[in-house]
Amino acid sequence: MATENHNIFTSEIIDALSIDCTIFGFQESRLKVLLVKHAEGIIKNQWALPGGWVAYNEDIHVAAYRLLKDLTGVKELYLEQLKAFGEVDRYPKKRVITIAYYALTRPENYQLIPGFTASDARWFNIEDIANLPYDHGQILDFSWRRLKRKVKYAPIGFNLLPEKFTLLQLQELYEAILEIRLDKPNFRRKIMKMNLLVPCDEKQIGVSHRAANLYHFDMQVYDKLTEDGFIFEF
Amino acid sequence: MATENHNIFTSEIIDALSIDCTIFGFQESRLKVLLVKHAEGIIKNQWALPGGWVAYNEDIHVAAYRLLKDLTGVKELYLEQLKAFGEVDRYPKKRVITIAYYALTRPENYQLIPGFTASDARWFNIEDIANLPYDHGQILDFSWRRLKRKVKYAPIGFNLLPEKFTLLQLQELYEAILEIRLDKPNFRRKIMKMNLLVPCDEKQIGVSHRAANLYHFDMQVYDKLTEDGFIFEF
DNA sequence: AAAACTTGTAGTCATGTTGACTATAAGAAT
DNA sequence: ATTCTTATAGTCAACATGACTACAAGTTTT
Repeated sequence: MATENHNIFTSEIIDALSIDCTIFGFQESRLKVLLVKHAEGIIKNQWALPGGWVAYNEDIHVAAYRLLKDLTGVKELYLEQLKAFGEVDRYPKKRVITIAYYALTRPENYQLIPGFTASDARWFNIEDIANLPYDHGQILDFSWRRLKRKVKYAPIGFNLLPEKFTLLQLQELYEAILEIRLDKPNFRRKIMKMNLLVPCDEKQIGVSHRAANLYHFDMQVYDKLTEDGFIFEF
Repeated sequence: MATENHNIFTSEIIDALSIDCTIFGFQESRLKVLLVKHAEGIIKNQWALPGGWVAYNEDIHVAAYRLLKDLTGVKELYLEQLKAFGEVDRYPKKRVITIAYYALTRPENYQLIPGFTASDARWFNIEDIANLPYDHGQILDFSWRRLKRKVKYAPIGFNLLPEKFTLLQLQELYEAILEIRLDKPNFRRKIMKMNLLVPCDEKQIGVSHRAANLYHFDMQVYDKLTEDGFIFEF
């Protein structure tokens, strides 16, 4: 088996297995993805999905959390496994199968702290991302497709919004994820019928037009919908 | 790293990585799953999901095909990866992460040929399956949940039917997968509106009642629906 | 041969959902 | 005061849905 120097848990990792993660965020009505600049290794100074090696005695889901925290400083997020990517030549020099995750978080809640083997961490507009190393482009595509599908039958998109938000923000979130345009009155009608949103007794502040009502989730309905699934077709 | 004897590609496999597969079939209006009886190893003589080790120079998808063919004799099927299961203690004695696949096939098209490390291979009614070893019960649950979700937005369920089939067979397939009952006329109306089915100029034979029309897929529409996705809500 | 039985297939109807659109409200900026 | 922007309410025709009824085309029973 080919070997190579890597400085994380050198003696303890599962040599042929890594984790890579697509972290989605939503800011200024755009869908964003968090990339890290590698500080060392084969792709030093290139932007790539955050990832790393799984320790021998570590649950893979735990490993994904650990890597994200160490590389980017992001701690609280919705994290879900996508699938394993295992083409023979996906990684140079040796055989490495990677388990891909995707995560949803709120960029404004965190200060990015590049750490470990990352010299920088930044949010990119998803449409601007090109030329990722290895098969990270493929992983990103797969992640986005999964997100597009998932927001239609689970209320997970809400993990990307601040706690209190307007209906337009919610609509723009769907528009950004699905790359479509929606009719405002119809969107309102549809989303309100689900009883998922509860109006706060608060309005937007600091906007130069009529202030919109702020809403938050009814967590009971949220949990129920998450469990039962629902269909949100446009 | 803990070691152990296994007699498949002993020197060439990725030690910590295996593949397990849930193969679905549909027979006598019931949803079935193919299990194999292990001929050796830790769970000798127990029924379990077919699976095995990935070779060092083998694409994981190719490995899944190979294992299914070797263990069960089943060659042509729809095969899709689910995800990796990687709890630390899921496998005794050493750390093994498994990549789970699920497959759809037509039981009547194949003779089961247990081979390799399997002494027997048989179709089981999915509701009758209990006490699978390792975390195979969890993998089976996950597979079924994925199948339930997937048949609602892709025409994949059709991989389980014979080439020519009646509308009732199709309806019973949905009923078996989703564990629901459907109204016959309404089901017809809905499925026919999709233009997915083309009537063969043939009727059922050998039935003791009015013979139903046989249908097959319009492969063009089938491919288009597979690509675009659709919603089949009941 | 007629009646009873089983499954297939067509159609009805009230209700609900959808998409496209109009209208008005509530502010801020000019 | 007028204009601009976004919020929010409501209308309407077209379509989809779920619950049924009715009838057709065969087999089996009597």
